[in-house]
Amino acid sequence: MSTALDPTDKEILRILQKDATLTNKELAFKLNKSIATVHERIKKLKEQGYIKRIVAILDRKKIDKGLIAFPQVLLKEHTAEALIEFEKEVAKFSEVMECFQLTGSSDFILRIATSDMDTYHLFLRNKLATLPNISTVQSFFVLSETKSDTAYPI
Amino acid sequence: MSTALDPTDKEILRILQKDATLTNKELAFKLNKSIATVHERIKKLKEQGYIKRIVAILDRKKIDKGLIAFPQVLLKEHTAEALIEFEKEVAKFSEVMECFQLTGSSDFILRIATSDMDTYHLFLRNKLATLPNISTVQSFFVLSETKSDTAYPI
DNA sequence: TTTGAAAACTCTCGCGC
DNA sequence: GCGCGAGAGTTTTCAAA
Repeated sequence: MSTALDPTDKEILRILQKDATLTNKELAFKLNKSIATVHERIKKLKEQGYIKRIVAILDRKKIDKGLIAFPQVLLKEHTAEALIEFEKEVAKFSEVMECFQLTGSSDFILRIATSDMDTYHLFLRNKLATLPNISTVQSFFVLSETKSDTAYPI
Repeated sequence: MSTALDPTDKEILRILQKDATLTNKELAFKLNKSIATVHERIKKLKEQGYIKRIVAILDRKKIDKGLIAFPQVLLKEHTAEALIEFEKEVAKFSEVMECFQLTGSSDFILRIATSDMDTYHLFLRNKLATLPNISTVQSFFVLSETKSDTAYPI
C-alpha cells in the first residue's frame, strides 16, 4: 500500500475540501479521468485516513452560536495524570469545540461556542471553573471572524 | 418564509454536521419521514443558509501540516482602515486558516498551519512580519490537539 | 484503469392531508 | 402549508478485462 499522493490524489483532496457535494462524474471531468478511477481514488483516500469525514459546515450565527471565546487555561499541577484528566473532562463539555495543549505560559487554549456572553459566563462558572487543578483562566472574545477556512493548501 | 427550525430540521443539521455522506434514504429512515420530505428539508436548509457547505475534513498530519500555531498580533494603528487593511492582507496568506479580531489586549489571533517550525518561522519572517502596522506578535504552538469538532450542539 | 450494465439514489411533480 | 408516492433521470457500484 503506497501512501504517497500523486497529483490526481492531491487535486481530489483540494477539491473535496472545498466542496464535497461534487459527483464522481463532475470530478472525473475536471480531472480528465474515468468515473471509476475517481471513485477508486476517493475510496482509497478514505481507507488510508487522508479523508477523515465529510461534514456539513453550518452558519453558526443562524444556529444561535453568536459568541466564540478562547479561554486560555493554566493548570496548577502539571503531572501527566493531571493533564490527561483535564483533557478528558473538558472534552465532555458540549460548548468546547476544540482543545489544544500549548507550549509557552498557557497550558491550554479552548475554543468555546455559546449563544452570548451570559451563556459563556455560565459555562465558565458552572463548568470550566468547577474542574479541579485550574489555576487561571483568561478569556479572549471574538469581535469578528475575518477568515475561516477548513481547507488546507495541498 | 419561516426561518425557525422545527425538531426535524434540527435533527437533520445535527446528523449532517457529523456525517454528510448519509443518503436521503438513510436519513428518512432515521427520522421516520419520507425521502421526498428529507430532500426538501435539506434543500431549504441550504437555501436559507443554515448549511454553508459540505466539505471533506482531512487528517492534517497526513498532508504535512504537522504544526499548528496561534500567533497573537498587536497592531500599532487602530483606525478602521488599518484594521481592514490588516485583515485583507493576512487573508491572502495560504498558511492562515483563520483570523479573528479579539477584544482585550491582543488585536488579532490567527490559526496557522505549516509543516514544521522552520516553515512557520519563514512564514513569520517573510510574510506576517512584512505587513505594515504590526507592533508585536506572540506565537503559541500546539503540542497536542485534544478535541477538534466542527459540529455545534443544536 | 477502463468499460458496461445492474442497482441505488436523487429530485421533481402532482395529489392529499 | 407540509408531507408523500411514483417515475424519469443520474449516479454509484462492481464485475471482468
